[in-house]
Amino acid sequence: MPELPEVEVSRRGLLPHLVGQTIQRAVFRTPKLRHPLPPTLAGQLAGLRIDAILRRGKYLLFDCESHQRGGWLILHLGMSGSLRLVQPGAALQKHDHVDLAFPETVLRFRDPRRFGTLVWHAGDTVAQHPLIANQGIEPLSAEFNGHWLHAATRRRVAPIKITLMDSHLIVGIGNIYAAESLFLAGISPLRAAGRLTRPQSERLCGAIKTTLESAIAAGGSSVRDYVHSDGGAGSFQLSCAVYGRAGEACPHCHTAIRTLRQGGRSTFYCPHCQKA
DNA sequence: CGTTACCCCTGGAGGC
DNA sequence: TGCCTCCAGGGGTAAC
Repeated sequence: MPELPEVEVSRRGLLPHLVGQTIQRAVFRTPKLRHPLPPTLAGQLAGLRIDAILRRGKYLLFDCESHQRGGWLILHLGMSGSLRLVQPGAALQKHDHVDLAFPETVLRFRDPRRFGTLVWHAGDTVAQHPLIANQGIEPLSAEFNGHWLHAATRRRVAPIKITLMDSHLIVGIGNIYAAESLFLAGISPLRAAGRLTRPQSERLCGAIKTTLESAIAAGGSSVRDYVHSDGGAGSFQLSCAVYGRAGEACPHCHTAIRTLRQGGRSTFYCPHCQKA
C-alpha cells in the first residue's frame, strides 16, 4: 500500500488530530517489527507532545517534545503497514502492534508482515539518523527536475525502472508509481538509466511529479476514511494505467500490457507506447 | 561506487 | 477440504 502518496495522505490525515496533543500512554504488543522495540520505550513516550509530523521519503517523522527529553519517532509502513485513528477501547484486530493513546483518540499501527519500522531518535537532529541521512532527493521538490535526473543517472547501467526505485537516489517511488510514471512518459522500463536523453529525462521527471501529485489528490478526498476506517477496504483506491493489468488493453493504443521481472519485482508496461 | 542476492514476515490466490 | 507454490505497494545488509 504505502508509497510516497499514501504516506503523505496518512500524514495529512493525522496532522489536525495529533499535532499539539500529548501521548498519554504507549502500548507495544510485539517485541519487534523490522527493528526491536525496546521495552522501556513505551513508558518513555508517555508525556511527550507531538509538535509536528514530517515526511521524508516513505518515513513519517513525529517530532516529540517535552521539557528535557525530546526526540523523534521514526515510522515506516513497510509493505503492509497502516495507521488508523480509533476510539479509545476500540476492539483490536490481528497484527495491531502499537497504540499511541492521546486524550481523545488512539493512533493504532497495524502491520501483518512486520516489515514496518518504528525507532526512537533522541535529540533534535533527526536528519542525521542513518535511516534518514541516506535518503535521496524528494521527487516533488523543486530541486528534482529533468536536469537533475539526467545528471544523476549518467553513470547508471541498471534499467531506469530499477533506478527510479532506489531510495538512496530518489525517495518515495515504489513498484506501482515507477510503472505508472514510465508509462506516462512513454519510456521503456528496460532502458538503461544512463542512456536516457535529456528530453526523456525532462518528460520522466514531469511524469513522476504528475503521477505522485494526482495520487495524493485522489487520496486526499478519502483521507478521513483512510485514517479513521475500522479496516474496511475500498475507500482508498487508485486507478492504474498499467500496474497489475497484464494482458489487458493499453488505455492509449489497446496493445496488450506486458509483464516481466526486474530486480525480483513485477514490471508492467505497454510494449507499443514504451519503446523508447 | 553500482549492482545483485538474500533476508525479514503473513496472507491471499490458484493449482492439484 | 487440505496442501502446496507463488506472489504481494519495501528496504537494509553483505558480498561481488
